[in-house]
Amino acid sequence: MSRVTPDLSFLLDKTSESLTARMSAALADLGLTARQYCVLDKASGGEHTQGRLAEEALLDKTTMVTTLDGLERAGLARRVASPTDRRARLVEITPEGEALIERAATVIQGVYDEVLGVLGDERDALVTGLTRLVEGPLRETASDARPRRSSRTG
Amino acid sequence: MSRVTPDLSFLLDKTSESLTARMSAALADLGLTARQYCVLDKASGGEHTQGRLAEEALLDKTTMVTTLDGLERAGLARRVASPTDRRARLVEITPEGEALIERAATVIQGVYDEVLGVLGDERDALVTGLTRLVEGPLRETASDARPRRSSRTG
DNA sequence: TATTGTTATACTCTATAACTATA
DNA sequence: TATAGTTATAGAGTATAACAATA
Repeated sequence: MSRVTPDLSFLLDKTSESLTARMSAALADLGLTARQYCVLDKASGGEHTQGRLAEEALLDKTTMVTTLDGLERAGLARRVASPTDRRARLVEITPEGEALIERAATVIQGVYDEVLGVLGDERDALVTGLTRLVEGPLRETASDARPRRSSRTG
Repeated sequence: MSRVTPDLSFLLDKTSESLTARMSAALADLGLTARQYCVLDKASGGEHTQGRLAEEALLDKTTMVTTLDGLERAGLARRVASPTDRRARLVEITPEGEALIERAATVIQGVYDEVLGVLGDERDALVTGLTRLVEGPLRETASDARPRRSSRTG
C-alpha cells in the first residue's frame, strides 16, 4: 500500500522507540535510564572530557550536562577537573558505576538476544547496515539537515 | 569498547533520529511533517476509521487526533461520519492530499535512495530485519514493557 | 575571538486521565 | 459496561541562546 517501498523511516522509528521502551523497563530495576547506561558505557575504560563524551554518544552538550548530573547524583560518575585545560571536565566512573555497568550489560544483552532471536541471517546484516548508516550518510545530519527550532530559518 | 556488542538501541535511536531529520527537512518544502506523510500514506487507498489508522501507524489515538487536525487544516484530509457507527470517523484523503502524497513519495524515495546507497547486500536484509522486528518481538511492546507515566506503577 | 561547560528556556513527540457520545 | 474520539495536561527528549570561565 505504501508508495515508497518500504517505509524505512517508519520502521526505524518504531523499532527504536519500542526497543528503547524495553531497555528502559529492564534497566529501571537497576535505577538506570537507557541514556545513562549509554553514557556510562562509553565513558568507562578511558579518559574523556564531557564534550568528547557527548560526541561519542551523539548527544548535545546540554543533554550531556543533565545526564551527568543524574549519574553524579546516583554516585555512578564524577566530574573531575582536567589537568591540562581548566575549562574542561573529565568524566570518571566510580567503582559503583563500573559495577553497575557490568550488571546492566548483562540485562541489556538479554534484551538484545531476545529481540534479535527472531532474526536469522539478517541479524549481522542489520547491525552492519545500521552501523554503516550512522557512520556514513546519517552522520553529519544532526546539525545540518534538521529543522530544529522555528527560529532556525536560514 | 562496548560491553554489549554492538549497541543496537543506540544504532536504532541515532539512525531513526537522523533519518527523521532528513525526511522532515525534505518534506518541509511541501508543508508536510514526517508523521503527517506517514498517516496520509496509510490512509490513502482504503477506508479507515481514525482508530484503525492509529493502529496501522502505531500511533496513540490522541496523537492521531492532532495529526488529523493538522491534515484537515491543510486541506489534505477530511473526517467524515461513519455510516455504520455514529461514534466513528472515517478518514478521507482530499484530491489535494492525494496529489501531495505523490509528490512527497518522490521526495522521500530520493532521500531513501541517497541514504541507502551506501549499503550493498545489507540493504534488503536491513529492511527485512527491521520489518520482522516490528511485526515480531517489538510489536506488543508499546503498551506492555514501556514505563510511561510515573503513575503507571503496576 | 573561540571553546568548555552551565543555566534557562522552549519545542516536539508521546502518552495518561477524564470526558462526551454513542454502542 | 465498553468503545470512538476529544480535550487537557504532563513527561521525556532534545536543542537554541545567553552566559561564565578559560584558552
